[in-house]
Amino acid sequence: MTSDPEFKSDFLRLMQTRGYIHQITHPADLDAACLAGPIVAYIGFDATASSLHVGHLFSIMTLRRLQQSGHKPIVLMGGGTTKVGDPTDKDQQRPLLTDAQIQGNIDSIKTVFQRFLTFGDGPTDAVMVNNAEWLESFGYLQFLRDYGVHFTINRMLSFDSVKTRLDREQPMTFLEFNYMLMQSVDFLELERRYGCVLQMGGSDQWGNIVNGVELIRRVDQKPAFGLTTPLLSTASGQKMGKSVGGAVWLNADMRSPYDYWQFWRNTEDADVGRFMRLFTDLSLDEIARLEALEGAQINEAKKVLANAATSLLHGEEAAQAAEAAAVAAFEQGQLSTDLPSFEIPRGELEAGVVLAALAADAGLAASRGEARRLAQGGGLRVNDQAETDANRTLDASDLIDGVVKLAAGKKKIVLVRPV
RNA sequence: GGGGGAAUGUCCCGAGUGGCAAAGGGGGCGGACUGUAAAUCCGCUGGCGUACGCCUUCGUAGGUUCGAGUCCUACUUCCCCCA
Repeated sequence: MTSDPEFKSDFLRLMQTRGYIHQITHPADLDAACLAGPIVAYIGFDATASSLHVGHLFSIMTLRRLQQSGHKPIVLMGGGTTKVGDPTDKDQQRPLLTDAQIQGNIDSIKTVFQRFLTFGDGPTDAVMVNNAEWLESFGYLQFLRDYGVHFTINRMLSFDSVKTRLDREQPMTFLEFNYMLMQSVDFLELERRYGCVLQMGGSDQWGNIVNGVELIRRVDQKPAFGLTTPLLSTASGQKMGKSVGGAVWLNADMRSPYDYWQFWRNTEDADVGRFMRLFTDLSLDEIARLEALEGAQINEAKKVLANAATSLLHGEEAAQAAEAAAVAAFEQGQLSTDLPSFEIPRGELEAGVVLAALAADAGLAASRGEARRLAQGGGLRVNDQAETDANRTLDASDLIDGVVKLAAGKKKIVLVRPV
């Protein structure tokens, strides 16, 4: 929408050249504000799961770019709003989470941000805030009188998040209908507490963000801006975030650095350059050189991408270990101790384990039945030998160098280790 | 307030004469081909069991029937028409 190429501020220039911008509410004014000095901007994250996934990485990187250009990022954890549930992009009401679940999720999510942002008390240091701080203390009447007056139902009904739900003939509760009010109040609250002037988010958040911008301009007569990032999908049109092995979680205990590295390594050719611009700090010159590679050579670029992206999240050491494991497994056909492993009591293995059960337990299949089907289709391998009979039992005689190598397909590999 | 329609495999869309674990897509997973890519082709896609099999599924709750996604009743939500 905004393709204004004449940005003068470092921040918007950086955002534009690396492909982060979809829409901006008042581009020229925002540009001027960024030029005038450090601004404060925020993105909200809901605490519906115990880890963020690759889809959120887009937003996290946006905050990183903000800080890199000398501005102050706020990470807003939706401790309060999660209790309501964002109806955007959902055709059904989400199950309501308990306080304890929400707090647990927040604690777990927190750790990831520290890898991408520098937190502290300095003028451009990042801060993390929980909107439960203010949302929980509102009385119903007070909330309605202070903020309800500034929203018309007519307007609210016209927003996509509401419209799609109605179009799909799905119920939308009053609770969810209030979500956009709460998000607007968040922005206002951050403006008052931290002088925050910009809210960013995915393009699906446009409606919610615009509401907040208007609320601030109306109530406090202060400038406020919104910026959205494009919807992230792969070049072949698929929604990004899922891959071999399910959702790409950012927390290491839910998705190993090895798997994370693999996720980036498996990027489609056409996406390599774009992803490097978005998800790594590689220089634009370097990226231009790498994405120009053709044919099989582009695999080198994919490795650079995987290393850079994994380094950001899990550290350089983990990235190198993942690469080494991958090179050993794929290019040399060797085992590496860095491959994901699954531990099994030694006695159990010596007594004999049914392959289907082991494959399911080790996470290669969702159930024994699935493991059987996988085997029948020729996708299950034991020590690199395709095994069509998932009912056979494995025992100590299957150990090679102390482990059994199980693989589902070419990319999901687990070393079964007796302990 | 009255009348008519709709809800299906817990990822999505969507067929379904009373015998159905339920057509067909999409998506996902696996195989072949390749470069750990894309495109294409093939297979699989509720759980448990080695297996004849057992269990759980068609908005919710009851009922009729040897047997119900399919018929009846009530309820929930949505759409359309009349007031």
